[in-house]
Amino acid sequence: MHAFDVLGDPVRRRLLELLNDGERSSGELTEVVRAEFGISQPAVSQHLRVLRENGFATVRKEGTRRLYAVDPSPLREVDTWLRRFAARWEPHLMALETELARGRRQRRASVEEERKR
Amino acid sequence: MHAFDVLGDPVRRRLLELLNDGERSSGELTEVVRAEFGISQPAVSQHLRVLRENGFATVRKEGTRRLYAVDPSPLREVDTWLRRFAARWEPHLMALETELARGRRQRRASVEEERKR
DNA sequence: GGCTTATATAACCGATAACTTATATGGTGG
DNA sequence: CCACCATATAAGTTATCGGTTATATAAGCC
Repeated sequence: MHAFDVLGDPVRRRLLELLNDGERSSGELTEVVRAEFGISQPAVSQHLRVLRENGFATVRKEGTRRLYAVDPSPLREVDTWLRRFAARWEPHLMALETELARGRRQRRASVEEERKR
Repeated sequence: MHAFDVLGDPVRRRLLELLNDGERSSGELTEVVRAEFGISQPAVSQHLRVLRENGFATVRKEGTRRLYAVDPSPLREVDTWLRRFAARWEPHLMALETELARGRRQRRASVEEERKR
């Protein structure tokens, strides 16, 4: 399943949003999502499985609970794909990059200056 | 249909990549995608329709051809959603912003300096 | 050990997405 | 006007996804 398919589902997007604030137990996540989407516990569990199996989330056992956390790797991939188009809504991005380069150059120069003394 | 659903399909993603290099006719797009995915002309046409109807592409008639182009708005939305997570794979982004601010400050200072002389 | 609680899995089902083939639309050139 | 392109739409089929209920697993507690 491709990353974009995983993100296609609103429940899964919501789960990721929740996890973005930090680790949550399956139970807590289920609670919230059940209230918002009116779906069953197994339904949520299955969505969590999809997130796990596609690398969007990691799990950690703590007693009887399972604590989920975001794994950003696939999101990064999606972002990488998207960036091809970024110039279309952020035409100043190129300017920003040259700006950054300039900053680095200047800093390097200062450090060099410091060393010489 | 949500933006992420639209991007869930590999053919549609490919079409957007092609359009990212500039306007293309339906025929040109069909040609490429047919070769790469082995699907029929109507299949491609239907994908183009999805892109149109969800605001990812605009069309312009030119004679008997239809020229497609990227409309970035929905891609921007997707990017906006993604950015919530960006700190997880670009922990330097915050640093980058302060960097930028510093750059601006310095440039302003230089201009000021110049003015004084 | 047996009961309870947290979570996952299994099995099934209905909706829908993404093809296919066949056909319509509509501009162009003889 | 007619035949021919380029493109879109229609209708039908199939696979898959996301839900349900029922059940398994496994830790914690008395």
